[in-house]
Amino acid sequence: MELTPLIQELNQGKHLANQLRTHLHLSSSSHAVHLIHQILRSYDNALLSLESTPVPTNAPVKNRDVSKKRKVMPKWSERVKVASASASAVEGPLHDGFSWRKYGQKDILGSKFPRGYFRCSHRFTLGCKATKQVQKSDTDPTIYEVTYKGTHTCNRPLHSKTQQQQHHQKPSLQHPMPPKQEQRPDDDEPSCQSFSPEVAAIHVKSEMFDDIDIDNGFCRPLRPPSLLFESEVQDDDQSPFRESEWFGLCCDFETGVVSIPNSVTNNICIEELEEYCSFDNLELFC
DNA sequence: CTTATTTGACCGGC
DNA sequence: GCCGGTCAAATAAG
Repeated sequence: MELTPLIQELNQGKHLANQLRTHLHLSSSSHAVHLIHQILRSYDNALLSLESTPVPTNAPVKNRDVSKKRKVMPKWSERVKVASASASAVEGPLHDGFSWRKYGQKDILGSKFPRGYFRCSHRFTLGCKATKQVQKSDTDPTIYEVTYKGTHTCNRPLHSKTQQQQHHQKPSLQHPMPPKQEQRPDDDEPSCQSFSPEVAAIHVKSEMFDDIDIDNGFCRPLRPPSLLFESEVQDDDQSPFRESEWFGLCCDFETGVVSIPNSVTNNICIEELEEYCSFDNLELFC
């Protein structure tokens, strides 16, 4: 499509801005860092707008879409590292704010660990078609690879009041948080939600956005934080970090890996992450 | 009793 | 025919 060079150009500009921010951060100019952040947000917003732009009807159609095959849902994956050894195969990586129900598990050829299949709990009540797959990494059992498919149309993230009533669910993949964190004394909408200290790193990788269903009323998938988003992220974690530390976060803008040192995870607010890692797109469109 | 999970069966794509 | 994904009955948990 014609927009691809434009998207690449924007990505390049964003990448350069990231580099500039790193330099500015080293000079401890908070105002400059803030300005860079605004620039990056503009890049993100522009990219989001482009990616949600409907393809013109006269655009060439991919061969595989000509048939009546079922629509391919937007899909992306995360790799979530769970530092705690207590995390077993049935426990999940990261509480992602939505309520999931497990509907299957399969042994995958060539993989040591089975893959769990989850769908949104509101599949039948609200017709939410979001699903996710969770599988332990073969190479590092502390890393869970989470693949999301489809968008949440239920508009009910777990931290809303309605979802918090589901605390009776037994701990499973959708409740990887330690019980102490689940039982917040404040049942109202939390203004500051802490990360689980078990989560040491989150790796978000886009896998496919070329079949976004524009017609279903949700032209944008529930996507990972845009700052962490790279369209062509290498799957290996061998590349060295290029670090930029904000509030203790180590953001590798090349690979999309955000490391959260355990010493600070208890003090990081979601809102701070939203502010500084463009998390705000996460639930805005679902 | 209600709801969630488990797990073998089934289905469709390749 | 193989394999990944989903279904649905059985089972477990609250």
